[in-house]
Amino acid sequence: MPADRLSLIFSALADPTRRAILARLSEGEATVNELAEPFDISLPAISRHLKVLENAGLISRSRNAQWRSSKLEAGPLREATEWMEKYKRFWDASFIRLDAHLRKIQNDPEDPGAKQ
Amino acid sequence: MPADRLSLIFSALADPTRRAILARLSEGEATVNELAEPFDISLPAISRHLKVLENAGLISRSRNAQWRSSKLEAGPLREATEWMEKYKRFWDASFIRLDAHLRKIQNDPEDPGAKQ
DNA sequence: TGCATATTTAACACATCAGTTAATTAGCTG
DNA sequence: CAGCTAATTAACTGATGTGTTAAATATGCA
Repeated sequence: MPADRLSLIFSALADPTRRAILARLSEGEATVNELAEPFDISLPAISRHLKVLENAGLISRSRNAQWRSSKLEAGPLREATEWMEKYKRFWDASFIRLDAHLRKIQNDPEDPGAKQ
Repeated sequence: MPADRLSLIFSALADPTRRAILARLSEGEATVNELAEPFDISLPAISRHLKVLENAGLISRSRNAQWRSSKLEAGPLREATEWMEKYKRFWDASFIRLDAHLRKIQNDPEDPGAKQ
């Protein structure tokens, strides 16, 4: 049971339809029907995707007459990015080269540059 | 069915146990038993979490005698971060202020600052 | 070979997810 | 109010996810 925020965020992002909805919302607010238009799935399905996004805090919703407008809220994306950035040093090539260099100059036996 | 890379990555990250495993691996390679130690779940469960992480490309594995060592591979995290960064302008407050300012000085009718 | 250790696979249970269609709620308008 | 449009909820289905225990596999060693 993913009660924690990050799990909610990541699992909301794990669905391609939901990511497409977010992409659409990055161009501006939209109603449920507008959001549903590009997809080949039913309106209730879209409605539930929106609920998932809302529960994750990725969108907020407002009512205007019978239309419910969705708006992108990027705070959770920032949260998720911050979590990932703890790992940035593992994909930063310059870090890796620096690391290899430091190991080399101190003759570290685990020097990954010493691969056979 | 999340066949696309990003879906695999995000759903791998959606589980707190798997995120904890990645955190552990950021301190160095580890065997299945070592990875399982902090958790209150069975070894087969851990084994399957590792398979999910491996399928997402988040770890690689090597065999050394009867031990299978897991190693963090951060490439997918970079991919995911890059996807999220398309939304960076939505969470960057200074961008929002700049955007409002630009709209205002050019009397854009859609000026969000003109909300009632 | 035969046992011990490390890990995976099999078989199962149960919960959640993503979709459907049908019915319902909400708000506008003639 | 009746009817229209927008959207959600209900009830159901099938697939997937996460856990279990028991059995199988892989490797090293006496």
